Amino acid sequence: MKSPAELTETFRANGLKVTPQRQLLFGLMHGNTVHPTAEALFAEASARMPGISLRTVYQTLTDLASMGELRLIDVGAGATRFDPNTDDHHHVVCSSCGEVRDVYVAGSDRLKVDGLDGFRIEEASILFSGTCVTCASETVSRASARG
Amino acid sequence: MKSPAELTETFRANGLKVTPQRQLLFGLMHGNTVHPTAEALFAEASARMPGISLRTVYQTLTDLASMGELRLIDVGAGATRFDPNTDDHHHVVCSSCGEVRDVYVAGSDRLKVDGLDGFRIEEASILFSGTCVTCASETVSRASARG
DNA sequence: TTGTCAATCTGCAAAGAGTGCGAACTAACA
DNA sequence: TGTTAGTTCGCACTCTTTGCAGATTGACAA
Ligand SMILES: [Mn+2]
Ligand SMILES: [Mn+2]
Ligand SMILES: [Zn+2]
Ligand SMILES: [Zn+2]
Repeated sequence: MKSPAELTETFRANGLKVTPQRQLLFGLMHGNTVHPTAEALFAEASARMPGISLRTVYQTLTDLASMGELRLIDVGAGATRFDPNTDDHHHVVCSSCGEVRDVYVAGSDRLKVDGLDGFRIEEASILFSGTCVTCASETVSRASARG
Repeated sequence: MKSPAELTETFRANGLKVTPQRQLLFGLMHGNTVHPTAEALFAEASARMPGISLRTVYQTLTDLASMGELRLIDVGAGATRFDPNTDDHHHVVCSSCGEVRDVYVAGSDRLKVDGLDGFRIEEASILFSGTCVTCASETVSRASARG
């Protein structure tokens, strides 16, 4: 995702207004690596700008996504995640706490794939799922506590 | 997924009853390759057994899933798909019509993956998306019709 | 065959995640 | 400072899935 300053230019150049709500969200998403949900972002935004609406958060997020500044990530659990990292990358999700992290994969061009005949493929995404280090250690300590 | 006859045994062995509704769903899912949604299955089931409830379809499907007889597939578009194919495989979804097909991938063990440190990985799923042959040709014919 | 009882079925309410809409508001530019 | 197209916000509503509870019925034993 571009910087808030660059986005300001881009928005104006496209006939879109740069409102305080949008500026706030530009700032909250820029460099954000946690892959937040709209609700999570709404909570952060509300702390800084009481009264901002969830509707506006969704609006701005989907606007940014349709401009290619944001990727929508579906980790198959509840809400969509928003990702300002537009590099070619994949994700791993903790099935316990929902944490999402970036995963970079090389060599996917050498995979032997069977079943795509007839399809014009536009995208391939790999989703790893498992247990993050925090959740793993919590499980361990609970087990010890029980004896 | 096991055959309807085998499932009948398994269910009884686990203290679960074998009702007409369940038998019908066993039959509808066995060997089913279309990755139907609960609603789609409900429609098929209703044709053969008027009065069956959507609630029961969901119930039976999630029961089968928790027994490992069915896989739940999330193609990131609306409803969950149910898959009786428990082989190690992946999927491709048509972004136009929603069709889902099986994809077999070999060589994934040789991928160079960066970013999984600290995670205990339990699963990795690859989702391809693109346009199926039917939707591609429809686009072509519409384009020709327009000149 | 009949009785018993836990498991099941169904309908309906409700939750979670978004989206459509329109009245009130405001950034951008003249 | 005025004009106006673009925004914001609240609310109703859709869609998918789950919770609940009363009515029903398989499964097993007598
Ligand atoms: Mn990412
Ligand atoms: Mn499949
Ligand atoms: Zn975790
Ligand atoms: Zn298609």
